[in-house]
Amino acid sequence: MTRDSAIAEVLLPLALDGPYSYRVPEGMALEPGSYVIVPLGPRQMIGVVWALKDEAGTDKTLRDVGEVFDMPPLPETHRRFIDWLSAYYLEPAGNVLRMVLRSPGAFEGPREQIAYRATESAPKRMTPQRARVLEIAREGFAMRAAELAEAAGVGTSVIKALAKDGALEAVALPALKRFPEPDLNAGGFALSKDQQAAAEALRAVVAQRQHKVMLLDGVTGSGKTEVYFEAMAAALAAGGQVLLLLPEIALTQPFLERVERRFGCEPAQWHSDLRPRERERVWRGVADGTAKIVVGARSALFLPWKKLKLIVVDEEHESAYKQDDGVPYHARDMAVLYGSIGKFPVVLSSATPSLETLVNVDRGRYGVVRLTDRHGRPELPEIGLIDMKRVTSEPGTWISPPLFDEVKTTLEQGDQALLFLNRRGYAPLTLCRACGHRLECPNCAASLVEHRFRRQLMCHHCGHLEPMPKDCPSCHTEGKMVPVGPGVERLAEEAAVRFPEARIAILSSDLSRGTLLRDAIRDVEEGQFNLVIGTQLVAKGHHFPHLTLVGVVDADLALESSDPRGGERTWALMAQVAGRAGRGAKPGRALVQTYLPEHPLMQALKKGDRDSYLNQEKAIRENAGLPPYGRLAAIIISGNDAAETERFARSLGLIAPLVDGITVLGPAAAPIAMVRGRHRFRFLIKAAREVNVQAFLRLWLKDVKPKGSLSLQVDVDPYNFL
DNA sequence: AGCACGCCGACT
DNA sequence: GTCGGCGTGCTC
Repeated sequence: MTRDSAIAEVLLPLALDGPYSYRVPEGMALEPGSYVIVPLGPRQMIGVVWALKDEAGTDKTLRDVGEVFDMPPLPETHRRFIDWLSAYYLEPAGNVLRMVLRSPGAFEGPREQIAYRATESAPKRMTPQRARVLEIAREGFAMRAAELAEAAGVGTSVIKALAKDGALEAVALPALKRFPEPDLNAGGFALSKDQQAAAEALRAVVAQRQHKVMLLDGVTGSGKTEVYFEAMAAALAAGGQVLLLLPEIALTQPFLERVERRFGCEPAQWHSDLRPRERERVWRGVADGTAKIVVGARSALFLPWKKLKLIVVDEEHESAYKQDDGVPYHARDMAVLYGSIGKFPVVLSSATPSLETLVNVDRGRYGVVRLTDRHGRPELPEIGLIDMKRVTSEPGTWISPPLFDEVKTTLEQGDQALLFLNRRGYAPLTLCRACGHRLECPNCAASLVEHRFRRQLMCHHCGHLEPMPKDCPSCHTEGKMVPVGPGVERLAEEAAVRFPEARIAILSSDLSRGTLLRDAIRDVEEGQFNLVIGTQLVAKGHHFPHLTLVGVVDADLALESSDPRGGERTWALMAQVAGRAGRGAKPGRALVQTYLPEHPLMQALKKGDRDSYLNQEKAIRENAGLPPYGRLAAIIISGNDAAETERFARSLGLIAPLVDGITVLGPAAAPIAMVRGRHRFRFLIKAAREVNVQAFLRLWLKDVKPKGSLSLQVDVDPYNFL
């Protein structure tokens, strides 16, 4: 009786437990990986065929698959990657698939597309909505109506009306530009002997066509980039695609130009603020294999790779590779996972490798290639410590006399100096001197940070803004609010007074909007400023050729927190910041202000002795059973009501299974006890390395259903594990 | 993620 | 008396 039809298990980009079953209509050719449209309740959805099976005594009447897309199916490797990632992070596979399908337009078919661009003529009437649309239309290329409407935050009717008025004109979009074929011999750089040997080692690994992780370990300026370019060339020569992962902040035009010089064509790039049309082009190019080189931020891992043969993770130690919202994955770890599933090598590159990676090298799981500075300089510039307990500074100043003298001398010699302070704003804390009241964010358990240039108080956790009050919100005494501690703005204020001749630039993420930051960096490079005051972001890869002195204003910030990764973070940051000095012809030096000069990390910095610091750090972690010597997971319980949230967390604690080799700590108030008005409690799960934490978590949480405003999030391998 | 259904406050 | 707020539950 029943027709011999097949059933398609379709994974949908939703937080569902698994794929849904649909009937395959007669004559429809499907294979695993096919992109399809299926009905779901009242609407149509794009999904991916996860499996096909014969009709087996199904009791339910199934709905039909609607349509198949005419594009290369999602390869098996990529589907297995999604399944693995989903299992590892205890995240519904559909949520992972959603990250793959995040390219509006990729499924809209090849029919001719209409786009709109601005004309010279103004519309008859101008409204705020219309103005926004026109502003966006003027600044770039033609966009489809839906994209333009989305970008301007208006409906498509506004676009239609503007077109009718003649303020927008319709043009047919040209076909997507094809990706050029890289020229592997376009721009060979002259490699040093060291680099040649390293490149040869990586090429040999690529030639094996097997999974293997290689650490490329070399200080800033040792030419790691040119070396991994050669590994990329080898993978491309073998007919594969290559992915070069960068922390988002490092994905800059100058970097892309280096890639272009080596391979003779602009690489495809992938990051969060790509234009929709370019996003579609890259997505399709990766799917059909024509995009050979992709330089991308972490989400590029999820592009539907056709024949990926190499991933390079640059700056592998960067904490920015850990995604914190949505699916909390670590891109470096997932790159390694992808390589093991796809059986291809992964290159991790860093001047300050993470402890995880170094321990994997020790264990023999990862290979390593080391590079030394080609100029024959020591690993780090000379680093001097300033013992802040022994110097006397004026109250309210942060530049100690020894640092002041050095900066003064440097500026007088016509060189540039950098003062590094990893704190945005004017002051991290504001107190009332009359009653001791501390200005806090109403939504988060955190101090409000004064931003004097913007004349506002800001919460660095939720973005909350409020004006600076004249009198104390608690005791209403006027004129007693005092800033406590320095931020870069306050440091700049001090510098302006004490170095009246200096041309000062402040570089912080507060001016990262648009071109402002890029212009500022260029101006520094060209020497228009001679004293740079900056946060974290000056540490990242910018070359300031005239910079010869780096002053670290407060090296103890991360060390003082109880997070065991504080040491690692401090080391990486200090090495990077110090590395900014002396990139040009003149040697550079760094001066580090610290209250903990006898701390092993500070001593190791002073001696430029990375290994002694690392050995000590490894010992601490091993004794504590912390990663990479043990496994860690966190469960965050959050809710609108503190008492209710805590009650739920405690009841969850009571049903934690008892398992050998696993310790459950908590619940305790999370490191930031309230964020965006939600109270947070946290469990930490510590496990031995050979224990399956995921199985434990699944067992524990299988019947747990947070009700109401309560929610539960699992974070496997949390980054901050205080 | 949508989009329904479902019970309690301010309006023509 | 209704419109509508968003809590919760389902979609093969």
